[in-house]
Amino acid sequence: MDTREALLNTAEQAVRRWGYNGFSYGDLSTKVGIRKASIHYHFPKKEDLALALIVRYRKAVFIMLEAIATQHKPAGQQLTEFINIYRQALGGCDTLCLCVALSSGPDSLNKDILSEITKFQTEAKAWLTSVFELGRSDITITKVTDPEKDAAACLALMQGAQLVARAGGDIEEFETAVAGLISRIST
Amino acid sequence: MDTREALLNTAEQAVRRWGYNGFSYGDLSTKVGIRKASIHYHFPKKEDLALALIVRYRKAVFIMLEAIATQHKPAGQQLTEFINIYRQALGGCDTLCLCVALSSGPDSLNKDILSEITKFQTEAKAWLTSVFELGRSDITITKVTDPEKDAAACLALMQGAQLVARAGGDIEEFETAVAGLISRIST
DNA sequence: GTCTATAGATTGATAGAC
DNA sequence: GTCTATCAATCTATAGAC
Repeated sequence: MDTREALLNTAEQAVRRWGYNGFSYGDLSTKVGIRKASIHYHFPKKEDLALALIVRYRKAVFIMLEAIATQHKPAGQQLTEFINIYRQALGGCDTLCLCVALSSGPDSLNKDILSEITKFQTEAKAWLTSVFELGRSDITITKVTDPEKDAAACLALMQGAQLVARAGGDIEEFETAVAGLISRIST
Repeated sequence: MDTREALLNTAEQAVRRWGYNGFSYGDLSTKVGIRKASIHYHFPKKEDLALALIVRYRKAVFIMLEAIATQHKPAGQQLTEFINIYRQALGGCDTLCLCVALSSGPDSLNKDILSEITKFQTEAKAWLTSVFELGRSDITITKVTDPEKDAAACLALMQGAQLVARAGGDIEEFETAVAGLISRIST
């Protein structure tokens, strides 16, 4: 397997469980089966690894969102699939969206990583805004007045619902929190 | 001043900025003006400090919520004040609700701290449920169908809005995310 | 209650051989 | 690309004097 890829995969799981400070080159070393020092060949500094992580994550998510958008399904269905992404990202309530996991202590992160997080959120809101606009015209999402605000609220709701469910260790808390949004989707 | 109190105050600010792993006894030592080892007299282990922190925080918040509730204002006004608590907790976009700050990497926290976070969220949702119930009858909050779900969504929204605003470094992102909720409050 | 001194572990990172 | 060896820094925590 590609070592670099394996490092990224292992690191991503760790960050999404324990945050940026919750994994070390020592951990990666054990789990990937490579010496600690060798990791520095692929990622000279830990921040390089974190940056590669968030860039890869952002691109992967937006490939999914692009795929959803280009199928030209009803807006309600697109929103459902968006919620599914966040639901699945929760795993067994032990992983967060990478973006949420890194958002917690941004002061300790460098400028590049922070701007990647911002970029992720900006793109997500733009995508959601289109969905809510469509939902208003194709009438598959109810109570849409300001798509931009709906988009911002939706993204915040997903992130918060993940946090709450994760802390409580119960995915039902995620479901309860998003139930109101889901009820606005008309089939 | 009371040393213990000073330690808690300083630690709380640090945790809300950088998370649980984002502060050390060394930091506290410098900022409070006491030697590192002396902190162990007040809080033998770091987890003892964290536990004291979240307990104190939870109690303080619920004294505020109790105060709001007992004034028997319209539900819409009570909800406004709830939102204000989270808005103010954001500070200049560099502090989170202690609960949000600690929720990010719960696997690294012990059982007691986790259960305090859960308790905080349970109490917050109970308080909010009452407010939405009242809002449905006194008609100061619109579109209330299931107060319990509204409460869960509201709490998640607050936490997520803090995260997004914090990452973006712009309090306007908080405002945009909560605008929809605020618009449901009828004056 | 606070101090000095120190232990013991872990961390991110580097140099240089292969 | 991966290894061994090592470094300097930082961290939580403890022992014992005052």
